[in-house]
Amino acid sequence: MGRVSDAKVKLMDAVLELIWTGSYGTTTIDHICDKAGVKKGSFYYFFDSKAQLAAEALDASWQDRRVELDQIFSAIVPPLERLQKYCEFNYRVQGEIKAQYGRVLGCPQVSLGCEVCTQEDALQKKIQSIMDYKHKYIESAIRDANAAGLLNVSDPAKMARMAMAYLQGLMTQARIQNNLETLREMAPGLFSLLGVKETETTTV
Amino acid sequence: MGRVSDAKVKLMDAVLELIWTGSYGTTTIDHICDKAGVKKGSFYYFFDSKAQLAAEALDASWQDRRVELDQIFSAIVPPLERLQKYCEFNYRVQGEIKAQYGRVLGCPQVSLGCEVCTQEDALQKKIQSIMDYKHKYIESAIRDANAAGLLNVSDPAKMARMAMAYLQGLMTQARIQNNLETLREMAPGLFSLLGVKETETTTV
DNA sequence: ATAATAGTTGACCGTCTAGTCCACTATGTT
DNA sequence: AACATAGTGGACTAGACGGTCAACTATTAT
Repeated sequence: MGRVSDAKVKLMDAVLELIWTGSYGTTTIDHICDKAGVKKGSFYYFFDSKAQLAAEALDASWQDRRVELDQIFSAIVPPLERLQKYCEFNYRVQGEIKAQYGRVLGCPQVSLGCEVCTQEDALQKKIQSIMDYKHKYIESAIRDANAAGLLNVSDPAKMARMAMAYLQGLMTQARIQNNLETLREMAPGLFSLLGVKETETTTV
Repeated sequence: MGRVSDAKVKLMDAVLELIWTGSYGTTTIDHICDKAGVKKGSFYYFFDSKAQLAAEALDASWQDRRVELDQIFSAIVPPLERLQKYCEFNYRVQGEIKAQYGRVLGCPQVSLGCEVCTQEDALQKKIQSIMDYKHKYIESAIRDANAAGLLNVSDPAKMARMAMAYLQGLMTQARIQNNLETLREMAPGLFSLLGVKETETTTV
């Protein structure tokens, strides 16, 4: 009973967009409310703070993304092809983002995590947990590639961390330089890091 | 004539520390002035805005760092050793930072660049120019390693960009996770990316 | 010594911000 | 129809914020 509302989802959409296109620090509750078309009274009805809203919004957005990543990293896809497809996916997403906002915006977890990690502990933990999930996809692909004799990586978990560092670094470079072309080097660099000799997989 | 002052350098020191340990967005002019022990009137006597102060501070700090990097990347040092030493240098600096602030703080250019790139154009350009200089050190080392037959990299400029993405990605991971150990994988990952077969250079 | 000047100080202003409060409204349930 | 209740609106506060200003002070060249 009582009335129903879509204010919660509108607030979550708004905060993600504002943080991603700008930054966490410059995104105020007033801005979020304006963008969402929701009054501040309603904001505080649903959330305690900007940090809590951001954490919930990040989580919801991650639940959506998981579906796509489960497809890309499907166990029935050859392991190196998963990584190749993942790079293509990132390139495609950033391309759409650039078409929409006129800018490459990179990885929201990295940008936000880097900004708030010394200040917002709960938010930071949420980001860390999402990154841990991403790590699992990559580690599993590396393990499977090892088993298939496509790779010879001694410590897949460590290598997955190195691979993520590279991928995230490229995404951040692309954001800072606002240059989509940077991401073209994603797959080649990743395979070079993994120690794959020659890559004849399809390019983006 | 007139009196002399160290307020300018105190402000520049303060803003760098506040941005690095926190973020650009949450660093206010009042905070900067408090930390520097300088009144706001003096702030506006020397600078027009937080962005201008940050840009000048970044530049000054870069001029200091150049001296160290010129040593590390000296042309008389074997090229792969330069890269090895550069990784060790980064590890050492972050270790000192962690001892001082209780946190790994990563690369200031990346954190700040990532945060302000959509909002502060002048600052963003300054950051970009510093990153371009860093790129030159690495590209030159790769070129020299090629010439010495230690590497066989077809496009040193592109490879330098990939290497920087990896290094910056690791530094950002280390900041977000507040984990110094992450940086242990810096040199091995870098050499793997470059395609060096076996690394028997000294470890950190 | 003193005048010119580089730098300092604190009071001040308007605006933005996080957060509160409560009367009000729409909706599902009975 | 009407009641309980989920959600809304908007006015309000206190403090933080960026920015200004004019009076003041220390230094140094002459």
